[in-house]
Amino acid sequence: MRSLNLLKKALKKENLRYTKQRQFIWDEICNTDDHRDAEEIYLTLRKNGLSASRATVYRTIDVLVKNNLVRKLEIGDGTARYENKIDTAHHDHLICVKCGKIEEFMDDTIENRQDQIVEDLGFKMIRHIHQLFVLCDKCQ
Amino acid sequence: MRSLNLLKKALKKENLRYTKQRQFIWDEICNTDDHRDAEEIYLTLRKNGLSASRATVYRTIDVLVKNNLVRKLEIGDGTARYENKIDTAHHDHLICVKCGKIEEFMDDTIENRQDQIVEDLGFKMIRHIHQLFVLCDKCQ
DNA sequence: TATTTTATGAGACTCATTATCAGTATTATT
DNA sequence: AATAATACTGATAATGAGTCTCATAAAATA
Repeated sequence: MRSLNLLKKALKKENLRYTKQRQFIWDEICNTDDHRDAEEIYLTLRKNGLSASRATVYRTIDVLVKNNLVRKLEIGDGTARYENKIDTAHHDHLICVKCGKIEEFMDDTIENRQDQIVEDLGFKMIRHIHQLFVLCDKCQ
Repeated sequence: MRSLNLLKKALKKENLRYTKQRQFIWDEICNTDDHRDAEEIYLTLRKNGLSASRATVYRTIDVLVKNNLVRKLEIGDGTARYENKIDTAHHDHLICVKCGKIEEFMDDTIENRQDQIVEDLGFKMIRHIHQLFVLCDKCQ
């Protein structure tokens, strides 16, 4: 199973132990393509009888984010969302300011221009955030 | 003085009173082109003997942001920064992940593509965030 | 000036996230 | 396998940016 190997590899790389809590959390994040916050992930685990403490959820997510298995998404409402990055190409986000729905977009022209801007300044790109806050079709 | 009129106009529009605290805060934000957080603005006022409480700083900034006099910038470190929007054209930000320096960029091609993406989906753009996290020239 | 309305400031409060630390599980060593 | 060493977990305390409350102060209105 792909995701299991990825988790074990990341833990090994970080000199961390493989535990069932960490597996539960990773599985739960892989289970959907949603953009959920730590509390939602914590409550879902709990509901399914696979509990891990809130602290462990946060700690594990940190490791997953650091190792590129999970993407952290901050849309400015004070709560971070997380989505798994397995088999998903890079993308940015459209967020409906009314219903909160989050969609994804990706545009090569934008990506290229971004890279060019950074290069022209003699900087080195580390990562980027690009969020379009919109009224979606259903909310207009 | 341009900024004074703008403040009074915004307050009038919002049915709010013109007070010296609000003037102090607005002046302080106009004084620099920095990207400062509320605490820095509060402490600077205090140091200059023009005190306004933290609560008033936050409340006033909200009004200024709502009325397009100030731009709120969230770079994901849990603290919002503010910059005045007077006489400054729209721009997005480059943030050095090492030294924290914030620079500005603007690219018409990117702006146009963004608009197109939103339009193609039948959405309506409200605002956007575009941040390039980099290692700046001095930090490499 | 008297009255009504709104703003201010001090500090309590919120809430997501992080830190602490005793107890437990895992891994390494004998 | 037993033991020692180390890392992990969970409960809860702490943190910190931002918001709320409410008594007092300032501004608008009569």
